[in-house]
Amino acid sequence: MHLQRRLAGKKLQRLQVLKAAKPAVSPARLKKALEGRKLTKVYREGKELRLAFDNGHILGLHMMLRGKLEWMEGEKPPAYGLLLLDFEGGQRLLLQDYQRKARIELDPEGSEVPDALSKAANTAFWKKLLQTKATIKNLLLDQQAVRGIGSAYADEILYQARISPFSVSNKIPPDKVKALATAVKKVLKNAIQHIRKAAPDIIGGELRDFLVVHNARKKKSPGGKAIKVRSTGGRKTYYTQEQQLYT
DNA sequence: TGGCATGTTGGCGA
DNA sequence: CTCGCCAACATGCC
Repeated sequence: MHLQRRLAGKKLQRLQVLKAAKPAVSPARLKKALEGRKLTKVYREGKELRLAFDNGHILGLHMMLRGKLEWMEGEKPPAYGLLLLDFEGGQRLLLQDYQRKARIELDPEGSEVPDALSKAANTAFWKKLLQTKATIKNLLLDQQAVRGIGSAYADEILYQARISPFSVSNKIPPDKVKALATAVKKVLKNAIQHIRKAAPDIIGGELRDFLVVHNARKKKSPGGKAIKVRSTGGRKTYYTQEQQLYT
């Protein structure tokens, strides 16, 4: 990861909680725990970005819907700046979010819920997880069930596995559950690979042009079928008739 | 122009 | 109890 390459081994010289932040942790506690410490590792946990420091403390950042990281330029932080981290070498990492919803945590609790790309999320795990009446897309989005999958990737995964997003989880046959388990890894790994190649320096913002069904501009799936859209739970679901509905 | 967007939470109703 | 749906957040993008 790019942040890891740029920042690992560097000392955090200054931490500023900015005006727009609604901190769950007091700025004083954050400063005390992290200022002057060396950043050892940057990694992802579910939908959180984690920065680990050499004294064992971990800074957890959740971007929510619109949070964004960028390299700070100029002197004055923007109106929606939440957190500014000054590293040795002059690199200034800025977290901003106009919705002010991005979360800043100190030493986030470990979770028993497996990340979608973890070893624990194997076919047996998915078979057990799908023993519920919840519709499959809602289940994929449930961070208490499995971590790291959002609306767009849920649509991509279900297309890849040829399962309708409106299928009842416990009606999906075993061979299809296996296909789902495979699709989860494939879609997420492909996305990481694609983004790495297309935008190796990206630290914020998003890249979605490669999504094959969850894309308002696309009319047809790779199989040439019309992409249908349905609003559900305040969000849009993109799917095609190539996906089998189990009810 | 305006519809739409990698998310979470809590409350309500079926 | 389980599940689905809704609003709130209020800017940037094509």
